[in-house]
Amino acid sequence: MAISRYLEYALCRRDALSEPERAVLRDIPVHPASYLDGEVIIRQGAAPEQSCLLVKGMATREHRFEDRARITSALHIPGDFVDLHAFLLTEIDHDVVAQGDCNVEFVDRAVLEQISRKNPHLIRLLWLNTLIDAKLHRVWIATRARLSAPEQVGHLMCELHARLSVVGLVEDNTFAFPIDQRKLAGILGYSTVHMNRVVQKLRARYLLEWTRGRIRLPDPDGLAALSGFDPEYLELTPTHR
Amino acid sequence: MAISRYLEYALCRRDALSEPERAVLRDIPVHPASYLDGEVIIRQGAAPEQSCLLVKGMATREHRFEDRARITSALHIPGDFVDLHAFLLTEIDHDVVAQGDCNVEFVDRAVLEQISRKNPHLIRLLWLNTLIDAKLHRVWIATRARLSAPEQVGHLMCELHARLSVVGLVEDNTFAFPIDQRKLAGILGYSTVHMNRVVQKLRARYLLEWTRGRIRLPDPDGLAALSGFDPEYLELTPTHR
DNA sequence: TGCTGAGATTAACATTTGTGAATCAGGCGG
DNA sequence: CCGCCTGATTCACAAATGTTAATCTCAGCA
Repeated sequence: MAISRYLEYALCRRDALSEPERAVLRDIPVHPASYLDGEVIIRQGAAPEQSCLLVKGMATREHRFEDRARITSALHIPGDFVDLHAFLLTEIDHDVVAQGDCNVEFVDRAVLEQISRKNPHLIRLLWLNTLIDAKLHRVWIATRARLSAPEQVGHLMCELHARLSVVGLVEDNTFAFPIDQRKLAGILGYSTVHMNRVVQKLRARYLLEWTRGRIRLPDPDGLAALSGFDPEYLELTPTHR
Repeated sequence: MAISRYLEYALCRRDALSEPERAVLRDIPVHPASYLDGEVIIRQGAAPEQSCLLVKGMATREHRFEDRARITSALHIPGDFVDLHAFLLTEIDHDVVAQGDCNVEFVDRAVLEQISRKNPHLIRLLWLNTLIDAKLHRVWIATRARLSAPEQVGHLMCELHARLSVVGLVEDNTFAFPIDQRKLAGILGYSTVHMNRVVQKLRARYLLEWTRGRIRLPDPDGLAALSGFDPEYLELTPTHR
C-alpha cells in the first residue's frame, strides 16, 4: 500500500484540476504489482474490487470468443486506466494482457467511490476517462472498416506516437514497442505474413523503422498523411469540463 | 416542449430504478423533432446544448475524414441516447445521420446537469449508458478485425435482433431495416458488390431473408452460431448498479 | 566459436474482396 | 399500360489478404 505518483498524472491529463483536487488524487493509496510479458492482469468475467492503472509497459484488452482466436479491442500505454468502465459494469468483458513486462498500480474501487461521492467534479474525471476510451474505440472501428493494411499500421503508429509523446516516452520519434509482428498482426486482424509485407512496404517508403522492439517514425507527417491520421480525437489538450 | 414517454424507458432499461427516480425522469421536458432519411441530426464539430434521444427510425454515427468516404462507427435504434458522451466531451466528433425517417427528442443539457446534481444515482445512469456504448464499440472492433464478411453481417443482424427485441420492434423474428445493401456495405467497410454476394450466401443457407426494408432471421440460433454472437455483451438485463 | 531458438522473411498458391460496367426487377407516377 | 428510377444482381477481371511451409538472421548462450 503506497501513494501513487502516477495517479494524479494519469487523471488530470485531460482536465484542468484545482490544487485541492490534485491533492486528493495524490493521497489515494495504491497497490503496486508487476506482470511478465503475456501474463493476464485482469481476467474476462471477473468483477474486480480494484481498478488498474498502467504504469510501465503496454497492455491489450483481448476478447475471448469460444473456439475463436483472441481478439484485441484496445491497446494501453503507461498512464492509462485500463478498466475504469468496470466501475459500473461490474463484470469485465475481456482479458487485460501484459505486452512486455508491466508495472501496474491497483486502486480500491471503494476509495474511488468514496472520493467521487465527496468530490463531484472527480466523478466526471473518471467518466471522462471512459468517454475518451470510447472515442478511441470509434476511431479504431472506423480505421478497421476503411483503411488498407498499410494505412492501418500507419494510423496505429501515429496514434501511439502521439499518445506516448504526452507521457514522455518518445524521443527522436522513437519509442519502445513490446509487440512483435505476429502479435501486431493479431491485433489488427491480419496474418503474420501479410503484416510482414506491410511493414516492408512502409520501410521501403521510408515511413517506418522497426528493429528489436523499437519503432522510429522517420517522417511522422508523411505517415499521418498516408493514413489519414488527425490527432484531434485523442483529446490530449486539457480543458475545463 | 413536452414530457417524454420515452425518456424513462430509455434510461431505466439497464438499471433498476426507484419509483421517485422514475418520476424524475418522466418529468423531464423534451423538444421533439423529426428528420428525413439521410438528414444530419447532429453535425460533426458541433457543441450541442441538448442531448438527442432516438424515438423512431435508426441513426448512424459517421466520421468524416477529409478526402475519404464517410465511416460509420455505430448504429442506433429507438430508445438509444445518441450523443450522451458529448455531455463531457463537449464537441461531437462525428455526424449523426438519420437512416430512414426518424423521430427524436432533445433534452436540454442543463436539465440533465441539474438532475444529476440533485440525484447522484442518475448521473451513474448516464455514465452507464455511455459505458454500454463503449462495450458495443469494443465488440464492433473485434468483429471487424476477425470475422469474415458473412459472419460480420450475421453478427450485426443478431445484434439488431436482440436490441430491437427489447424495445418491442421485432415480431416473428422480423424487423424493419431502413438501410439498403449499398449503405450496409458502407457501414461494414465492404463494396456494394461484395455485400450482395454475402447477402445471397446467407440467403442460400436459409439464415437471412431481406426484402424491401424488412429483415427476417428464419434461424436466429443458426445465425448466432455462424457469427459467434453472444448477446451477453449487450447488457440487456437490468440490474442494480 | 558454433548451436540454437525466436522472430523475420520469402515463396507459391488459394481465397476473399474490390472495381467498373452492364443488366435485371419491381414500384410508382403519368 | 408505359417509362423511369432506384436498388439488386451479374460478370470479368484486378488487387488485397490468407495459408502453409521453407528459409533466413541474429542475439544469446554453451
